[in-house]
Amino acid sequence: MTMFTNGADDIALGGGRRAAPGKEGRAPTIKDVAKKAGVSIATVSHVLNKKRFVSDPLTDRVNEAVRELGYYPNLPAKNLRENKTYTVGFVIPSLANETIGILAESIQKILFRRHYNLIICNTSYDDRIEREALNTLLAKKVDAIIITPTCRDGSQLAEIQRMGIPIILSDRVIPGLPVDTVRIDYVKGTRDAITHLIELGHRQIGFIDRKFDQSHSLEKKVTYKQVLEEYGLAFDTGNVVRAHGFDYASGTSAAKTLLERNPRITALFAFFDITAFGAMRGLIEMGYGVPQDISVVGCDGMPFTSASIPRLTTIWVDLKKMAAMTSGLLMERLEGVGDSKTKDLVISPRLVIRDSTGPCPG
Amino acid sequence: MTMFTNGADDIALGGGRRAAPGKEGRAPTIKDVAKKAGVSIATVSHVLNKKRFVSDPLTDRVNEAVRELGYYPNLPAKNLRENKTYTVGFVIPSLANETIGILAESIQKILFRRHYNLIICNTSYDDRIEREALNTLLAKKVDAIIITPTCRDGSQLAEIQRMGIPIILSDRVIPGLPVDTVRIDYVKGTRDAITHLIELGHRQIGFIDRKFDQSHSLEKKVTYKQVLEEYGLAFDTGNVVRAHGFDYASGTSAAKTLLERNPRITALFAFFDITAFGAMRGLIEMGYGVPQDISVVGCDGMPFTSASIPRLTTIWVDLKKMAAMTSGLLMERLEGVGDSKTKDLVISPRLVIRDSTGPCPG
DNA sequence: ATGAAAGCGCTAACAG
DNA sequence: CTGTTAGCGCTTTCAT
Repeated sequence: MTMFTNGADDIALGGGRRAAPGKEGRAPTIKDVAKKAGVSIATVSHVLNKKRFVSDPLTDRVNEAVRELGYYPNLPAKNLRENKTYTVGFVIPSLANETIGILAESIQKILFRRHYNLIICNTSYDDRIEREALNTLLAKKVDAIIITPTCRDGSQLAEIQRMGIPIILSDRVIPGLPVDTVRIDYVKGTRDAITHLIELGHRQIGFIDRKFDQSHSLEKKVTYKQVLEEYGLAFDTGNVVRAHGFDYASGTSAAKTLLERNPRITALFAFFDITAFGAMRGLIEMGYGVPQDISVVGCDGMPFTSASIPRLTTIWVDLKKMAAMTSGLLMERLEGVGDSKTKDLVISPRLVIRDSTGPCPG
Repeated sequence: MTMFTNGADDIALGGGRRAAPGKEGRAPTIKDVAKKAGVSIATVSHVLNKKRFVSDPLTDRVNEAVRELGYYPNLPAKNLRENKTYTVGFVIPSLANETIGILAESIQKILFRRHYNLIICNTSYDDRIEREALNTLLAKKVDAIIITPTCRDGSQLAEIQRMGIPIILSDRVIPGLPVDTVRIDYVKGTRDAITHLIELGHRQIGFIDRKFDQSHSLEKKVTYKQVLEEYGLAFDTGNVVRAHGFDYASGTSAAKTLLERNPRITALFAFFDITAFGAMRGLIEMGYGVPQDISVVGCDGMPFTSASIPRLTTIWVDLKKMAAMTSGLLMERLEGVGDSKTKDLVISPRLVIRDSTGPCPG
């Protein structure tokens, strides 16, 4: 464990001091320090990294020179030499939502303490951009990658993995791809939610599906159907509609479509909190009351679900915990501790019942 | 303009191919390519970067070798040599909110097209962490920094600027610090909002202030007071309260405090949409109707303001435009075009009147 | 206990 | 037109 890795806490700029007086502008290098202290660059390196013993007098002279010059190491150079960048790539569809923001922030904060930085890439749900982002990260020599992939074919990810770069799939599973995963148990979540609605007396339950299938949305849809059937209720494809996006408006129009198609619907399940909020708005605009006429359940547990009017019943996920698990697994891979078997970490979400669900009317 | 800078579009991994057969695991280097193609490394470099003419036969052999080895350049090495990292630091208090998420995403996407990457650091509104983050970014040799600072004293930022690293202040101003800024005209925004409330007949207008002062919140408070006085209304410090945080709950308790203190209040202005949402919830819980009894105005224009119930009247900011301006200014600084005078770019927000504000009752 | 020197992978003079 | 070579700033043998 070197001290002077990418250590945020180890670096201190000479407050207010200017760079080496000799060469204006240029940041001081280890060479400048060596010259000023009258020692070799090897010695400077060793006092900074504490990798071998250096006598007190020399140590003092080096530290003095470092202070006077306001020297701090050039990490890219160091990293080139050590073949490690202390940088990890974080690839996601979009940062424009509280949930992913919280996850990203939490992971960043944990990794920062371990001297790692995060390069974030948004793919906008676009395979091509995702591919480019991964190529760039590879070329930047990131030490690892965390990804919520959009692609359904895992060949590029497998390739990266084969190159020896740790990859963690976040909130997504790619069938047949043996790669570390941190995911949410949506089967449990959806089961709890649909059961909750059925026990409230609802029989016609609408399902707002994702624009296009992916592991997690498929899990939700299959479970929805299964729970329905377990209760002897018919699965009606007319009660399922795909939102055409990931924003509020898509939820609004999806809800309207669903209720125009089948006005007997008394409850709605949305794959995403944002979609659920949009759906509530659609219902209100149609003159329905939530939850008096129609109940709504979302998924994710965005902070706003506890402040909205009405507060949203949702499948809540502990994002801080998810971030901790992801970072923990990542550190294991990065430091090479722990066994090397592919890990599949799953988080159990919790149905939080609030004001948007109520008994079936009539 | 080199082609093979950090060019996402220029890099292609040899789909499915493994690394150099000779040295298992190790990624192929320019040397491997040179050997395989039977040319010098300079030639390889030149066909990749198109910096000098290379004959067709050699070009073909190089490209062939690149394909066969699945070679792509080691950017850190390249960057060390060129003294440029194609990386910019993005320092913010928190990523856990739709607004900043949208801004971050938009900036990232624009910069990515120009082959730059973003390292994001969250400071949690903590001066010390912010300082550490900046030191790390400096050591990582980022080409520039975009920051929404928490610190009120600009000495470290001034120091960085003096080192020749472009800095852009986002949504904040530090008095006396001559540094590029992209900010929002909160004076206009607040003026529009308070005027709107007064013209609706409101006379007792509560103001939910930020936990601690900063350029933008000060602007809002001062303008609030000023508009009040312009209309001959008394500024009452009892109608101002500081939220104790940046989440929904802080808004809720702030609203309750305000109304317990002065039940004659019929309108509320919150410095932040999130706070406004929290406040609405507080009012509902106290039995008030929004906007029948009390009107609420927020600030930021989070997407959710157009989907919430009731939809929130807010001071809306065009974040995409803000991202474009920020990235544009950044690119100017990075490429050294445009004049070098310190720029102060300001965005004019727009009051969007929706359902959370209405005429003063009674 | 310390220094000299060889690279990490790449670009850019400098030579032909 | 192409190759040789000297670094970028740093760590780490290998000597002494």
